[in-house]
Amino acid sequence: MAGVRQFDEDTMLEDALALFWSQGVAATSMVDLANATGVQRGSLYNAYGDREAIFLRAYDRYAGRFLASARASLEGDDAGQMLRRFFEAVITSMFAGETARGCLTTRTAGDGSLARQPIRARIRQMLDDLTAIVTEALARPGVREQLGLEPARAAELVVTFTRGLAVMERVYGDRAALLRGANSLISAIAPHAKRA
Amino acid sequence: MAGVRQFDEDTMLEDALALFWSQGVAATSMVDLANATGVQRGSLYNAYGDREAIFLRAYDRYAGRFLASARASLEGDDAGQMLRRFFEAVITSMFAGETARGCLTTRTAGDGSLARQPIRARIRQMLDDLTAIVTEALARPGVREQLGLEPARAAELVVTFTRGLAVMERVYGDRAALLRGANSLISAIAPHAKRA
DNA sequence: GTCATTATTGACATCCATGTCAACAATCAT
DNA sequence: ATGATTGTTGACATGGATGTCAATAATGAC
Repeated sequence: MAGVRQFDEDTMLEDALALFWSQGVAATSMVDLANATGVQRGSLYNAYGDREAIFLRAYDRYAGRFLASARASLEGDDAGQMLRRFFEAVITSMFAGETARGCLTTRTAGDGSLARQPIRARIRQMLDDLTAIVTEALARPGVREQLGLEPARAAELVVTFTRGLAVMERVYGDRAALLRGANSLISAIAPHAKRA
Repeated sequence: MAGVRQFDEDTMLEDALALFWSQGVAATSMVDLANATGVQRGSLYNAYGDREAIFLRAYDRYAGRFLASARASLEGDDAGQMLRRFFEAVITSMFAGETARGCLTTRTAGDGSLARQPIRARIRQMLDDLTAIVTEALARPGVREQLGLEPARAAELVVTFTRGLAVMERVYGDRAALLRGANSLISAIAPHAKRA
Protein backbone atom coordinates (compact mmCIF):
# COMPACT_ATOMS: atom_id res chain seq x y z
CA MET A 1 0.00 0.00 0.00
CA ALA A 2 1.19 3.45 -0.83
CA GLY A 3 0.03 6.71 -2.32
CA VAL A 4 -1.95 7.80 0.67
CA ARG A 5 -0.92 8.01 4.31
CA GLN A 6 -1.39 4.65 5.95
CA PHE A 7 -1.32 5.78 9.55
CA ASP A 8 -3.54 7.96 11.61
CA GLU A 9 -1.52 10.98 12.64
CA ASP A 10 -3.47 11.47 15.80
CA THR A 11 -2.90 7.95 17.06
CA MET A 12 0.71 8.01 16.07
CA LEU A 13 1.36 11.29 17.93
CA GLU A 14 -0.35 9.96 21.02
CA ASP A 15 1.84 6.87 20.96
CA ALA A 16 4.90 9.00 20.37
CA LEU A 17 4.02 11.29 23.26
CA ALA A 18 3.55 8.32 25.56
CA LEU A 19 6.96 7.02 24.57
CA PHE A 20 8.79 10.33 24.87
CA TRP A 21 7.18 10.84 28.22
CA SER A 22 8.06 7.45 29.61
CA GLN A 23 11.59 7.20 28.23
CA GLY A 24 12.69 10.79 27.86
CA VAL A 25 13.40 12.48 24.54
CA ALA A 26 17.12 11.87 24.40
CA ALA A 27 16.70 8.16 25.07
CA THR A 28 14.09 7.68 22.37
CA SER A 29 15.37 6.71 18.94
CA MET A 30 13.54 6.60 15.64
CA VAL A 31 13.56 2.82 15.88
CA ASP A 32 11.80 3.07 19.24
CA LEU A 33 9.26 5.40 17.74
CA ALA A 34 8.65 3.12 14.79
CA ASN A 35 8.09 0.18 17.12
CA ALA A 36 5.84 2.04 19.49
CA THR A 37 3.69 3.67 16.83
CA GLY A 38 3.63 0.85 14.33
CA VAL A 39 4.70 3.27 11.63
CA GLN A 40 7.76 2.45 9.57
CA ARG A 41 10.83 4.50 10.22
CA GLY A 42 11.00 5.60 6.60
CA SER A 43 7.42 6.81 6.73
CA LEU A 44 8.20 8.89 9.75
CA TYR A 45 11.18 10.47 8.05
CA ASN A 46 9.09 11.09 4.98
CA ALA A 47 6.26 12.69 6.90
CA TYR A 48 8.15 14.74 9.46
CA GLY A 49 11.78 15.00 8.49
CA ASP A 50 13.39 14.11 11.76
CA ARG A 51 12.87 13.08 15.34
CA GLU A 52 12.83 16.60 16.64
CA ALA A 53 9.84 17.52 14.48
CA ILE A 54 7.90 14.58 15.86
CA PHE A 55 8.84 15.51 19.37
CA LEU A 56 7.73 19.09 18.91
CA ARG A 57 4.32 18.00 17.72
CA ALA A 58 3.94 15.56 20.57
CA TYR A 59 5.14 18.13 23.05
CA ASP A 60 2.59 20.67 21.83
CA ARG A 61 -0.15 18.25 22.76
CA TYR A 62 1.40 17.68 26.14
CA ALA A 63 1.87 21.36 26.87
CA GLY A 64 -1.64 22.23 25.79
CA ARG A 65 -3.14 19.69 28.15
CA PHE A 66 -0.82 20.56 30.98
CA LEU A 67 -1.69 24.24 30.78
CA ALA A 68 -5.39 23.52 30.47
CA SER A 69 -5.25 21.33 33.55
CA ALA A 70 -3.34 24.01 35.44
CA ARG A 71 -5.84 26.65 34.46
CA ALA A 72 -8.74 24.48 35.52
CA SER A 73 -7.20 23.66 38.87
CA LEU A 74 -6.69 27.34 39.67
CA GLU A 75 -10.28 28.38 39.61
CA GLY A 76 -11.89 29.93 42.64
CA ASP A 77 -10.85 32.62 45.06
CA ASP A 78 -9.21 30.82 47.93
CA ALA A 79 -5.43 30.77 47.65
CA GLY A 80 -4.92 27.66 49.76
CA GLN A 81 -7.56 25.65 47.96
CA MET A 82 -6.51 26.62 44.48
CA LEU A 83 -2.86 25.93 45.14
CA ARG A 84 -3.65 22.60 46.72
CA ARG A 85 -5.65 21.64 43.65
CA PHE A 86 -2.92 22.93 41.40
CA PHE A 87 -0.15 20.90 43.01
CA GLU A 88 -2.41 17.90 43.28
CA ALA A 89 -2.97 18.07 39.52
CA VAL A 90 0.72 18.55 38.75
CA ILE A 91 1.80 15.69 40.97
CA THR A 92 -0.93 13.38 39.76
CA SER A 93 0.18 13.99 36.20
CA MET A 94 3.68 12.85 37.13
CA PHE A 95 2.43 9.55 38.47
CA ALA A 96 -0.18 8.79 35.83
CA GLY A 97 0.51 5.99 33.38
CA GLU A 98 2.11 2.62 33.84
CA THR A 99 5.46 3.74 35.17
CA ALA A 100 5.93 7.10 36.83
CA ARG A 101 6.84 9.43 34.02
CA GLY A 102 7.48 12.64 35.84
CA CYS A 103 7.18 15.97 34.11
CA LEU A 104 7.96 15.93 30.41
CA THR A 105 9.01 19.56 30.41
CA THR A 106 11.51 19.12 33.20
CA ARG A 107 12.80 15.84 31.83
CA THR A 108 13.37 17.43 28.47
CA ALA A 109 15.07 20.39 30.09
CA GLY A 110 17.48 18.07 31.86
CA ASP A 111 18.01 15.90 28.84
CA GLY A 112 20.49 17.92 26.92
CA SER A 113 17.66 18.61 24.47
CA LEU A 114 17.76 22.30 25.34
CA ALA A 115 20.74 22.56 23.05
CA ARG A 116 18.22 22.40 20.21
CA GLN A 117 16.89 25.88 19.81
CA PRO A 118 13.31 24.96 18.80
CA ILE A 119 12.95 22.70 21.80
CA ARG A 120 14.32 25.34 24.10
CA ALA A 121 11.82 27.82 22.70
CA ARG A 122 8.89 25.50 23.40
CA ILE A 123 10.02 24.80 26.93
CA ARG A 124 10.40 28.49 27.64
CA GLN A 125 7.04 29.26 26.12
CA MET A 126 5.41 26.62 28.24
CA LEU A 127 6.97 27.94 31.44
CA ASP A 128 6.17 31.51 30.51
CA ASP A 129 2.55 30.53 29.91
CA LEU A 130 2.38 28.63 33.15
CA THR A 131 3.77 31.59 35.04
CA ALA A 132 1.21 33.86 33.43
CA ILE A 133 -1.63 31.52 34.36
CA VAL A 134 -0.53 31.26 37.96
CA THR A 135 0.08 34.99 38.20
CA GLU A 136 -3.40 35.74 36.93
CA ALA A 137 -4.91 33.36 39.44
CA LEU A 138 -2.96 34.74 42.37
CA ALA A 139 -3.68 38.32 41.42
CA ARG A 140 -7.45 37.88 41.69
CA PRO A 141 -9.15 40.06 44.24
CA GLY A 142 -9.64 38.01 47.36
CA VAL A 143 -6.67 35.79 46.58
CA ARG A 144 -4.00 38.45 46.48
CA GLU A 145 -4.71 39.44 50.08
CA GLN A 146 -4.02 35.93 51.31
CA LEU A 147 -0.44 35.99 50.05
CA GLY A 148 2.66 37.12 51.84
CA LEU A 149 4.21 38.34 48.54
CA GLU A 150 3.32 40.05 45.30
CA PRO A 151 1.32 37.74 43.00
CA ALA A 152 4.01 37.80 40.32
CA ARG A 153 6.71 36.84 42.83
CA ALA A 154 4.53 34.16 44.33
CA ALA A 155 3.82 32.76 40.87
CA GLU A 156 7.52 32.57 40.03
CA LEU A 157 8.01 30.76 43.30
CA VAL A 158 5.27 28.29 42.53
CA VAL A 159 6.50 27.59 39.01
CA THR A 160 10.11 27.16 40.07
CA PHE A 161 8.97 24.91 42.86
CA THR A 162 7.06 22.66 40.48
CA ARG A 163 10.36 22.16 38.63
CA GLY A 164 11.96 21.18 41.89
CA LEU A 165 9.18 18.71 42.57
CA ALA A 166 9.70 17.18 39.15
CA VAL A 167 13.38 16.62 39.89
CA MET A 168 12.57 15.10 43.26
CA GLU A 169 10.09 12.77 41.60
CA ARG A 170 12.88 11.46 39.40
CA VAL A 171 15.25 10.93 42.28
CA TYR A 172 12.94 9.55 44.95
CA GLY A 173 9.69 8.69 43.16
CA ASP A 174 7.83 9.36 46.38
CA ARG A 175 4.39 10.81 45.76
CA ALA A 176 3.64 11.46 49.41
CA ALA A 177 6.86 13.38 49.87
CA LEU A 178 6.02 15.61 46.93
CA LEU A 179 2.58 16.38 48.33
CA ARG A 180 4.13 17.17 51.69
CA GLY A 181 6.56 19.55 50.01
CA ALA A 182 3.76 21.22 48.12
CA ASN A 183 1.79 21.72 51.30
CA SER A 184 4.81 23.27 52.96
CA LEU A 185 5.16 25.71 50.13
CA ILE A 186 1.49 26.58 50.25
CA SER A 187 1.54 27.35 53.92
CA ALA A 188 4.69 29.42 53.41
CA ILE A 189 3.32 31.62 50.66
CA ALA A 190 -0.31 31.79 51.74
CA PRO A 191 -0.12 32.13 55.51
CA HIS A 192 -3.52 33.86 55.60
CA ALA A 193 -5.36 31.15 53.68
CA LYS A 194 -7.71 28.66 55.27
CA ARG A 195 -6.01 25.33 56.03
CA ALA A 196 -6.88 22.17 54.17
CA MET B 1 56.37 4.39 28.47
CA ALA B 2 54.55 1.84 30.52
CA GLY B 3 54.75 -0.10 33.75
CA VAL B 4 53.83 2.81 35.91
CA ARG B 5 50.84 5.13 35.70
CA GLN B 6 51.65 7.97 33.36
CA PHE B 7 48.93 10.35 34.45
CA ASP B 8 48.19 12.16 37.64
CA GLU B 9 44.89 10.85 38.92
CA ASP B 10 44.07 14.08 40.65
CA THR B 11 44.50 16.22 37.55
CA MET B 12 42.67 13.75 35.40
CA LEU B 13 39.67 13.65 37.76
CA GLU B 14 39.54 17.43 37.89
CA ASP B 15 39.51 17.60 34.12
CA ALA B 16 36.88 14.88 33.97
CA LEU B 17 34.71 16.69 36.49
CA ALA B 18 34.97 19.91 34.53
CA LEU B 19 33.88 18.09 31.40
CA PHE B 20 31.02 16.20 32.98
CA TRP B 21 29.86 19.41 34.54
CA SER B 22 29.96 21.45 31.39
CA GLN B 23 28.56 18.83 28.99
CA GLY B 24 26.45 16.64 31.20
CA VAL B 25 27.20 12.99 31.95
CA ALA B 26 25.09 11.44 29.23
CA ALA B 27 26.63 13.62 26.54
CA THR B 28 30.20 12.84 27.56
CA SER B 29 31.85 9.90 25.83
CA MET B 30 35.09 8.15 26.64
CA VAL B 31 36.63 9.83 23.62
CA ASP B 32 35.66 13.20 25.04
CA LEU B 33 37.20 12.24 28.35
CA ALA B 34 40.39 11.06 26.70
CA ASN B 35 40.70 14.33 24.80
CA ALA B 36 39.93 16.51 27.78
CA THR B 37 42.20 14.71 30.20
CA GLY B 38 45.01 13.87 27.85
CA VAL B 39 44.84 10.27 28.99
CA GLN B 40 44.41 7.53 26.40
CA ARG B 41 41.06 5.85 26.25
CA GLY B 42 42.63 2.45 26.82
CA SER B 43 44.38 3.71 29.93
CA LEU B 44 41.11 4.96 31.32
CA TYR B 45 39.46 1.61 30.72
CA ASN B 46 42.41 -0.13 32.28
CA ALA B 47 42.43 2.06 35.36
CA TYR B 48 38.70 2.43 36.02
CA GLY B 49 36.76 -0.10 34.02
CA ASP B 50 34.14 2.15 32.53
CA ARG B 51 32.79 5.64 32.20
CA GLU B 52 30.46 5.31 35.12
CA ALA B 53 33.32 4.57 37.51
CA ILE B 54 35.10 7.72 36.38
CA PHE B 55 31.95 9.74 36.77
CA LEU B 56 31.35 8.45 40.28
CA ARG B 57 34.83 9.47 41.35
CA ALA B 58 34.46 12.89 39.79
CA TYR B 59 31.03 13.31 41.30
CA ASP B 60 32.31 12.47 44.76
CA ARG B 61 34.65 15.43 44.52
CA TYR B 62 31.87 17.64 43.34
CA ALA B 63 29.45 16.55 46.04
CA GLY B 64 32.04 16.92 48.77
CA ARG B 65 32.76 20.49 47.78
CA PHE B 66 29.14 21.36 47.26
CA LEU B 67 28.18 20.12 50.70
CA ALA B 68 31.14 21.84 52.32
CA SER B 69 30.19 25.09 50.70
CA ALA B 70 26.58 24.67 51.80
CA ARG B 71 27.65 23.98 55.36
CA ALA B 72 29.91 26.99 55.43
CA SER B 73 27.24 29.29 54.05
CA LEU B 74 24.78 28.23 56.72
CA GLU B 75 26.74 29.40 59.72
CA GLY B 76 25.30 31.92 62.11
CA ASP B 77 21.94 32.31 63.76
CA ASP B 78 19.93 34.59 61.52
CA ALA B 79 17.62 32.67 59.21
CA GLY B 80 17.41 35.36 56.54
CA GLN B 81 21.13 35.92 56.42
CA MET B 82 22.10 32.27 56.34
CA LEU B 83 19.60 31.43 53.64
CA ARG B 84 20.68 34.39 51.55
CA ARG B 85 24.27 33.22 51.80
CA PHE B 86 23.24 29.67 51.06
CA PHE B 87 21.34 30.50 47.87
CA GLU B 88 24.02 32.95 46.84
CA ALA B 89 26.56 30.13 47.08
CA VAL B 90 24.37 27.67 45.22
CA ILE B 91 23.61 30.08 42.41
CA THR B 92 27.19 31.27 42.14
CA SER B 93 28.31 27.69 41.73
CA MET B 94 25.95 27.30 38.78
CA PHE B 95 27.46 30.25 36.97
CA ALA B 96 31.10 29.62 37.76
CA GLY B 97 33.39 28.48 34.96
CA GLU B 98 33.57 29.46 31.33
CA THR B 99 30.05 28.55 30.32
CA ALA B 100 27.22 28.34 32.83
CA ARG B 101 27.26 24.75 33.98
CA GLY B 102 24.29 24.63 36.27
CA CYS B 103 24.04 22.07 39.00
CA LEU B 104 25.75 18.77 38.29
CA THR B 105 23.41 16.86 40.57
CA THR B 106 20.28 18.13 38.88
CA ARG B 107 21.71 17.75 35.42
CA THR B 108 22.64 14.19 36.15
CA ALA B 109 19.21 13.53 37.60
CA GLY B 110 17.59 14.78 34.42
CA ASP B 111 20.03 13.00 32.18
CA GLY B 112 18.64 9.53 32.18
CA SER B 113 21.66 8.59 34.29
CA LEU B 114 19.43 7.76 37.24
CA ALA B 115 18.70 4.47 35.52
CA ARG B 116 22.14 3.43 36.73
CA GLN B 117 21.71 2.31 40.29
CA PRO B 118 25.10 3.49 41.64
CA ILE B 119 24.54 6.94 40.21
CA ARG B 120 21.05 7.12 41.64
CA ALA B 121 22.44 6.15 45.03
CA ARG B 122 25.01 8.96 44.98
CA ILE B 123 22.47 11.53 43.95
CA ARG B 124 20.12 10.47 46.71
CA GLN B 125 22.92 10.47 49.23
CA MET B 126 23.93 13.94 48.23
CA LEU B 127 20.37 15.26 48.54
CA ASP B 128 19.87 13.46 51.82
CA ASP B 129 23.06 15.00 53.16
CA LEU B 130 22.08 18.42 51.94
CA THR B 131 18.70 18.13 53.59
CA ALA B 132 20.33 17.08 56.83
CA ILE B 133 22.71 20.03 56.73
CA VAL B 134 19.94 22.52 56.08
CA THR B 135 17.72 20.95 58.72
CA GLU B 136 20.45 21.20 61.30
CA ALA B 137 21.02 24.83 60.47
CA LEU B 138 17.36 25.76 60.58
CA ALA B 139 16.81 23.88 63.82
CA ARG B 140 19.34 25.98 65.74
CA PRO B 141 17.96 27.90 68.63
CA GLY B 142 17.34 31.44 67.52
CA VAL B 143 16.81 30.35 63.91
CA ARG B 144 13.91 28.02 64.43
CA GLU B 145 11.79 30.82 65.87
CA GLN B 146 12.18 32.88 62.71
CA LEU B 147 10.53 30.26 60.55
CA GLY B 148 6.89 29.82 59.71
CA LEU B 149 7.28 26.02 59.56
CA GLU B 150 9.05 23.14 61.25
CA PRO B 151 12.79 23.12 60.48
CA ALA B 152 12.58 19.75 58.73
CA ARG B 153 9.73 20.92 56.49
CA ALA B 154 11.49 24.17 55.75
CA ALA B 155 14.65 22.28 54.85
CA GLU B 156 12.78 20.03 52.42
CA LEU B 157 11.32 23.14 50.90
CA VAL B 158 14.72 24.74 50.52
CA VAL B 159 16.31 21.66 49.00
CA THR B 160 13.49 21.05 46.57
CA PHE B 161 13.59 24.68 45.62
CA THR B 162 17.28 24.55 44.81
CA ARG B 163 16.45 21.79 42.32
CA GLY B 164 13.86 24.05 40.79
CA LEU B 165 16.41 26.84 40.52
CA ALA B 166 18.80 24.48 38.78
CA VAL B 167 16.18 23.64 36.17
CA MET B 168 15.37 27.31 35.66
CA GLU B 169 19.05 28.01 35.18
CA ARG B 170 19.14 25.52 32.32
CA VAL B 171 16.06 26.96 30.66
CA TYR B 172 16.62 30.67 31.10
CA GLY B 173 20.22 31.08 32.23
CA ASP B 174 19.23 34.21 34.08
CA ARG B 175 21.21 34.67 37.26
CA ALA B 176 19.25 37.68 38.46
CA ALA B 177 15.96 35.82 38.09
CA LEU B 178 17.29 32.97 40.21
CA LEU B 179 18.38 35.34 42.95
CA ARG B 180 15.00 37.01 42.87
CA GLY B 181 13.32 33.62 43.21
CA ALA B 182 15.55 32.70 46.11
CA ASN B 183 14.73 35.95 47.89
CA SER B 184 11.03 35.29 47.42
CA LEU B 185 11.40 31.89 48.99
CA ILE B 186 13.36 33.28 51.89
CA SER B 187 10.77 35.89 52.68
CA ALA B 188 8.07 33.24 52.44
CA ILE B 189 9.64 30.77 54.84
CA ALA B 190 11.33 33.21 57.22
CA PRO B 191 8.78 35.99 57.62
CA HIS B 192 10.20 36.91 61.02
CA ALA B 193 13.78 37.27 59.83
CA LYS B 194 15.52 40.58 59.33
CA ARG B 195 15.45 41.75 55.72
CA ALA B 196 18.54 41.96 53.58
C1' DG C 1 -8.09 5.02 -18.47
C1' DT C 2 -3.84 7.17 -18.04
C1' DC C 3 -0.41 9.55 -15.63
C1' DA C 4 1.60 12.32 -12.18
C1' DT C 5 1.89 12.26 -7.37
C1' DT C 6 2.95 10.45 -3.07
C1' DA C 7 3.52 7.08 0.74
C1' DT C 8 5.80 2.75 1.80
C1' DT C 9 9.53 -0.41 2.29
C1' DG C 10 13.91 -2.36 2.71
C1' DA C 11 18.58 -1.59 1.77
C1' DC C 12 22.59 1.14 2.24
C1' DA C 13 26.29 4.28 3.70
C1' DT C 14 28.05 6.62 7.55
C1' DC C 15 29.20 7.76 11.98
C1' DC C 16 30.12 7.24 16.68
C1' DA C 17 30.30 4.79 20.96
C1' DT C 18 31.68 0.83 23.75
C1' DG C 19 34.60 -2.60 25.36
C1' DT C 20 38.34 -6.03 24.50
C1' DC C 21 42.83 -7.62 23.23
C1' DA C 22 47.52 -8.48 21.99
C1' DA C 23 51.86 -6.44 21.47
C1' DC C 24 54.92 -3.53 23.65
C1' DA C 25 57.87 -1.19 27.02
C1' DA C 26 59.27 0.34 31.38
C1' DT C 27 59.69 -0.40 36.26
C1' DC C 28 60.50 -2.93 40.52
C1' DA C 29 61.46 -6.84 43.44
C1' DT C 30 64.43 -10.49 44.09
C1' DA D 1 70.54 -8.55 35.85
C1' DT D 2 66.46 -10.92 35.11
C1' DG D 3 61.76 -11.70 34.98
C1' DA D 4 57.18 -10.83 36.55
C1' DT D 5 54.11 -7.14 36.70
C1' DT D 6 51.58 -3.54 34.90
C1' DG D 7 50.37 0.63 32.26
C1' DT D 8 50.19 2.13 27.39
C1' DT D 9 48.84 2.02 22.66
C1' DG D 10 46.56 1.11 18.52
C1' DA D 11 43.68 -2.12 16.33
C1' DC D 12 39.50 -4.65 16.14
C1' DA D 13 34.78 -6.37 16.63
C1' DT D 14 30.23 -5.05 17.60
C1' DG D 15 26.10 -2.55 18.05
C1' DG D 16 23.04 1.12 17.44
C1' DA D 17 21.58 5.44 15.47
C1' DT D 18 20.89 8.67 11.65
C1' DG D 19 19.54 10.00 7.27
C1' DT D 20 19.09 8.87 2.23
C1' DC D 21 17.59 6.48 -1.79
C1' DA D 22 15.61 3.66 -5.36
C1' DA D 23 12.08 0.60 -6.27
C1' DT D 24 7.34 -0.21 -5.58
C1' DA D 25 2.45 0.37 -5.45
C1' DA D 26 -1.77 2.72 -4.84
C1' DT D 27 -4.51 6.87 -5.32
C1' DG D 28 -6.73 10.74 -7.44
C1' DA D 29 -7.00 14.31 -11.06
C1' DC D 30 -7.68 15.09 -15.75
